[in-house]
Amino acid sequence: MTKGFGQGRRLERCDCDVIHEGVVAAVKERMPEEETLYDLAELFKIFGDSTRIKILWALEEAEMCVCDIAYLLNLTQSAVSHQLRILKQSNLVKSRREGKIVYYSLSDEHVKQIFEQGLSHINE
Amino acid sequence: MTKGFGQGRRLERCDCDVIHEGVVAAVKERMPEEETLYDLAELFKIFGDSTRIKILWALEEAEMCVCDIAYLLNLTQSAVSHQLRILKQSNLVKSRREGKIVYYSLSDEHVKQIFEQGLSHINE
DNA sequence: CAAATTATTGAGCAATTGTTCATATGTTTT
DNA sequence: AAAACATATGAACAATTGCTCAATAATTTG
Repeated sequence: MTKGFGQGRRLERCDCDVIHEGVVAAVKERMPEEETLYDLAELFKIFGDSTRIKILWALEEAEMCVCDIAYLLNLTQSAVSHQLRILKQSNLVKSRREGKIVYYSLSDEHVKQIFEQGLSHINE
Repeated sequence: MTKGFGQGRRLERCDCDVIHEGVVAAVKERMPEEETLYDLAELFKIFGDSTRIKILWALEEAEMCVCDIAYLLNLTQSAVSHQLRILKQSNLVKSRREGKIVYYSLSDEHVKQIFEQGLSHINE
């Protein structure tokens, strides 16, 4: 009952026999939409860079301008600006201008909780 | 009080004046260790790929063998195996062998919560 | 208006990454 | 022992990524 079912249902990509049809079918049923999982991966991709993590963590403490962040993290202002653009596009950060200076701050309260959960894993 | 302090404290990487010394100093005080943030980024890097997200999500539903996963997600067995190795190295997944077959399952209960938080952000 | 300051943007480059293909390993079956 | 099966692994390749450098934009100051 685990292998050799003769309906030609096998996909080309899977170069082995399906072992547990029932389990696979049940899991498939409960999987979220492809797009949802893709979006989730895209979000974590943003968190998957230590520069961006640092920026987000810093902005959790206080609103800062680009130059503050660059100084704090020992990065060029250009590098910070590039990363802030990415963070802004992901709605993780928002900005307001005051004269020459642009202040950035967090725009999402989930970030801290996600970080805490991540730390929980790291600390076993 | 915001600029022009004359102590030569500026780092070379930061190609502009520090604007808000007090804020930067306070934030610096409260920042976690460099290594902690690096590890956190490394963890999220793992989540930052839709194949791995799918595998983890699937394993949240049921223990499965490599071939099951490959079939479920329409991937080659090799691709799945490579990703499982990465997930195992990060202690996100564990395996047990039963004859020819290797069964994989989640080894961390934080994963689901991290995913839920991520989805909360996506759904604003 | 010109100079200075803060921030943004685009091109280019080295480094990293995910997949494929071929091969190897471990186990069971004949 | 040989064949078959499930999985693992290494090399190679295209694609992506994060930074630097140079140039540009936006604003204030002299």
